[in-house]
Amino acid sequence: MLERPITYQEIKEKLALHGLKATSQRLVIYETLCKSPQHPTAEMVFDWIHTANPSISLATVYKTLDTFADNGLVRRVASEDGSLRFDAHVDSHNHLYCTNTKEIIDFEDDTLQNLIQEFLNTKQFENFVIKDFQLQINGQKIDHYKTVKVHDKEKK
Amino acid sequence: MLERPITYQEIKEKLALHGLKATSQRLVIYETLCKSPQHPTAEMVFDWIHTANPSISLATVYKTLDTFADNGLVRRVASEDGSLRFDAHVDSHNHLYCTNTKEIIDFEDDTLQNLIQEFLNTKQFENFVIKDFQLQINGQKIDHYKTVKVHDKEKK
DNA sequence: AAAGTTATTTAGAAATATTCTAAATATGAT
DNA sequence: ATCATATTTAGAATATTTCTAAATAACTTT
Ligand SMILES: [Mn+2]
Ligand SMILES: [Mn+2]
Ligand SMILES: [Zn+2]
Ligand SMILES: [Zn+2]
Repeated sequence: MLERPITYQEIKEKLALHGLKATSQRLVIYETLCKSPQHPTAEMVFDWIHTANPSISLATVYKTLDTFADNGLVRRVASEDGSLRFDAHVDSHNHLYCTNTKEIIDFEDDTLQNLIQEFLNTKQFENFVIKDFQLQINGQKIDHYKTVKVHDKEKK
Repeated sequence: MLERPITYQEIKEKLALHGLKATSQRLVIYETLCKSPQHPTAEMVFDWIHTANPSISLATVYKTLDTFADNGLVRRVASEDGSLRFDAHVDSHNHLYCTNTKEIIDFEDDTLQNLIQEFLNTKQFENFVIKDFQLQINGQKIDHYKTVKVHDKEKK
């Protein structure tokens, strides 16, 4: 996650980089996704921005997120409940999925990334060109905790 | 994948094990899913069985697959195109996802499974109980090949 | 700075996908 | 054979996603 909120100027540059016009809708949608740790659906993004931006239509949110994903500006995240969700966090990372709350929780771990990447490097995929990968760890959040923390196990 | 086709008798036993009644619909749906390497959606299952079983309704297919999944008889497979798909293959394995054809291709590799499992064992998840995990490898199938083969890279 | 070119957005309709309802039926137990 | 109950059904109701064609706004060119 970004510590400092992203500026419109930065978003404009990102869009220009991909040859996308910097419309006000795109700025708002991208900014919203950056601020959200929720891995929201298109509908959720629409709901969040709607009060402050009543003129942005739902179809635009769908199309915009799709365009972003196709251009690598955001990432599609598949969810086991069958909903398509989005993530502004595009560098390779993994997710915990809570089957109770349907939350998707970021799980960043370079060691894990490298472990898998190195394994894949040893394999020859004959008819398949790998672009990226993501590990989905399914389970259940213990619901009276707000956050999920992970740390190394102490050695015995 | 099972070499020998599963029998109705075996499916009945599986259902009994979970306290589910062995209705003809369930037998047909489960058998169909076992035979399909496609990781189909509910709709696809419905289409496949419909000619031979015109009386099985779409709602039943949806509900049945859901019931199966909730009972661990089948597994839900998330797909990056946002569709919810099912897999009769419940033991832990991974998937290649072709962003072109939207195919989900099984990728079984015990070494990889163990690698990830052992990594997770070294981690302490404070507020999260892990049930299982799956790696989704995204990429593109080279389309004039029918199948995807994976083998170890020869050492240089 | 104005005009031109084109991508994007919009509202609403249309198309799809999923769930619900209440009556009918089938299953497994007694 | 009967009972109690889970399951299925058709169709309606919802929910989700995409499409359409007109209006608008962004960027380029002058
Ligand atoms: Mn869907
Ligand atoms: Mn849907
Ligand atoms: Zn994420
Ligand atoms: Zn599979």
